[in-house]
Amino acid sequence: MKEFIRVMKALSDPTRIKMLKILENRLMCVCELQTAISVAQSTTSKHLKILVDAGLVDSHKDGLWVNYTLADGSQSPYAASLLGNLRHWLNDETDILTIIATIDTIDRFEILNKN
Amino acid sequence: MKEFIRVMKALSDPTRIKMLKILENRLMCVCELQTAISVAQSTTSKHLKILVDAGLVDSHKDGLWVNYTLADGSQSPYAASLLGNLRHWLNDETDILTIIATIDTIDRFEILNKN
DNA sequence: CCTCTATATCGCTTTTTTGGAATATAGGGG
DNA sequence: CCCCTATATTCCAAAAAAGCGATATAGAGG
Repeated sequence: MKEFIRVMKALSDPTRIKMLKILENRLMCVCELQTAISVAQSTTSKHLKILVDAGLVDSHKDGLWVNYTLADGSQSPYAASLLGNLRHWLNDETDILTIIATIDTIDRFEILNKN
Repeated sequence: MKEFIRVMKALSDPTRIKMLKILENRLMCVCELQTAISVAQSTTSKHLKILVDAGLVDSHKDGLWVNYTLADGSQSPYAASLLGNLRHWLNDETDILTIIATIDTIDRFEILNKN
């Protein structure tokens, strides 16, 4: 039950759903996701932790960066099933479309230069 | 997005999940559900409202009683899909099994006599 | 070793959610 | 009409979640 509730709670927040919809398109590091969804770095990091704990997202260190990807679903059947559904869901939402339209222009090295 | 979030939020609470798993077995009025899951009447009523608003549950008045059933899913594709999944999920949870084992003995007219 | 940078964690505040007692509402039966 | 009962709603208090700034950590590079 706890595992199920953890997945549902993770999916109950619009910011986290946006993150997942972005990661359907490509791998991102924290600073890229932060830019894409316009929230503070600490907030981005915390949301990602919730997604990882639910088995919805995987993280891989690459030097200083941490790359986040959609999970393969092996950690949780609930996560696996919902990730599958989510691919077909919310693709026409204005919110999501707007964000997805910008992700090709987001690059960690450019973000680096701006700070 | 709002509709999706509403469904996920509705599914993020153990008490509401128990209610849904009970309703997979049979129709119940508020006082029967209240007895089955052991919470206050106002709490039961409030949870049911959340489930109805998410399109997961339907209510039908019958005199003084209000009967609740699983929704047919026509109000929300998200609800429809999740209700389908839920039928296969959590059936081995001790929590749920214990409650399901008691529901045959719960009857609105008996509850009536006890109060 | 020292510094610089990307990310994680902490501390705090605001908002949301949950639960129950008390009250309001709606409908049945005398 | 009046009372009685099942459910809904309101009003609080307690707990959980979400946001951000500040700080800690880990690792790259001189």
